[in-house]
Amino acid sequence: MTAQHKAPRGTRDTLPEDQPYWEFVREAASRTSTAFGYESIETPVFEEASLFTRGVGEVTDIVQKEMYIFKDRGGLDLALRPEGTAPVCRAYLEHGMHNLPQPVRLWYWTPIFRYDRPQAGRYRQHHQFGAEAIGEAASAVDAEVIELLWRLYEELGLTNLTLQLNSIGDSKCRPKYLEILRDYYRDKLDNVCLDCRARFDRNPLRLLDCKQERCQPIIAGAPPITDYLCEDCAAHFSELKALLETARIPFTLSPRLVRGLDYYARTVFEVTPPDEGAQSTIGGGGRYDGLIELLGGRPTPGVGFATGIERIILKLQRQGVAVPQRERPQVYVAVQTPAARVPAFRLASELRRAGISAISAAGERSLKAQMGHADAIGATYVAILGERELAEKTVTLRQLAGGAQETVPLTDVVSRIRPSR
RNA sequence: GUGGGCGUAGCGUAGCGGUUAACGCGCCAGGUUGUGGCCCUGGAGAUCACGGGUUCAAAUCCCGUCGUCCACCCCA
Repeated sequence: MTAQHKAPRGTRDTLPEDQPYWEFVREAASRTSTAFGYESIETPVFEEASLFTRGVGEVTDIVQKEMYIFKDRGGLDLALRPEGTAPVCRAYLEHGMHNLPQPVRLWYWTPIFRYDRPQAGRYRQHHQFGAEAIGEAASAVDAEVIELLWRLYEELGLTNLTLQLNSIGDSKCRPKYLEILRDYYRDKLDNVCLDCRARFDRNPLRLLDCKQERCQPIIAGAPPITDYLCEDCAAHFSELKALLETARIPFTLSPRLVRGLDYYARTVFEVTPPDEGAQSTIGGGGRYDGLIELLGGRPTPGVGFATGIERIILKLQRQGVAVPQRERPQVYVAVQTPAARVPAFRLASELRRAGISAISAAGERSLKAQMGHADAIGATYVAILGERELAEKTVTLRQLAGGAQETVPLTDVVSRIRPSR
């Protein structure tokens, strides 16, 4: 019996045995967000494709080669969400959230789609938890979202993470820096990789991000952007660093950290685990002060992050973090005689009503097989209904773990399993 | 999108040119009279990823496709 269908490339099923990890992370994300005053938002899985081409940037990899785009039956150009920030900003505009107290603090947990080549920790459908604070430019909000992300990792028990921090300036100072960077590179293009030659024209900031061996010495000698920030950006950056120190969040300055999305301004950051591994970044974000305006709104600042759930779970598993066990039924109701079937079904039903999870035997299994089954599914108790019990209106309650068992009146079953409350 | 490794029952593996493809785990059943976990026995379950080729003969060799893993790219 070979399966005829498989989950599409780069997608996967989250099975019951995986769920404890998902629930653990989801619960921590929700709790941490709430602690920081963030409220949950959900946006559609697909959006107008132009939201991303415009918002994320035409020349980004996400837009150029990774978007799942399609026309619906009415001819609309749509895209499966390739990132979380642009949709939230769209919702902010669409619902007039500038009329709410600013900044508006939002968090989301959502599938993300990118047509990438899959690898461990890299999927075509993956999930991100993210938070956005829209409507306030102060560095305190940058510090706040970074602290939120960092607290989440702490809550989860992830260790040895590195927070990399940089400022890439704004529309005032970055163009000037890019000219300086180009000037620096101009006579070195012969010694640089092919990709970097393309970056020189298209997206010079990315030159700093190249991992090619041959480009490293050139990057090392490049002027760091942080030396060329305008006064406002420099002040914003140093305030942020001071606030992070106040919050005792350790960070590493990475003057070469740039990010793949066009909308970033000033603050950018990334969180990486100690592992080797290529796609090791587990979270990242930054400030996107121009984005709302780009999407047709009034100039509105914003800052946020996103973190990959699959990658978090991978780290949790690698670091051996214990998560709550998955829940098993408390009671398995077994029958010794066919006459007990209906009473067994009724007992299970009553237990559930009383808030005790229960399964009743189905099919024609022997009592012995039912016991084995109850054990295999991890039930805490087996409630046995046989001829004697039917006659006496009792049930034999057996605790699987120790094997202790007693016969109790049907009316006492609930209180026996859950003594008080 | 580029390069490389891998692809045998649900899972983990053995077999690497020659009769009905093996083992462990798991699943189902039995080991008499109402009871699990250990043990014993039996059973179900595999077009050996898919397609083509070489050969008297292919899971075993070759090619292609798909998937997966690793690196690049990019990112979460």
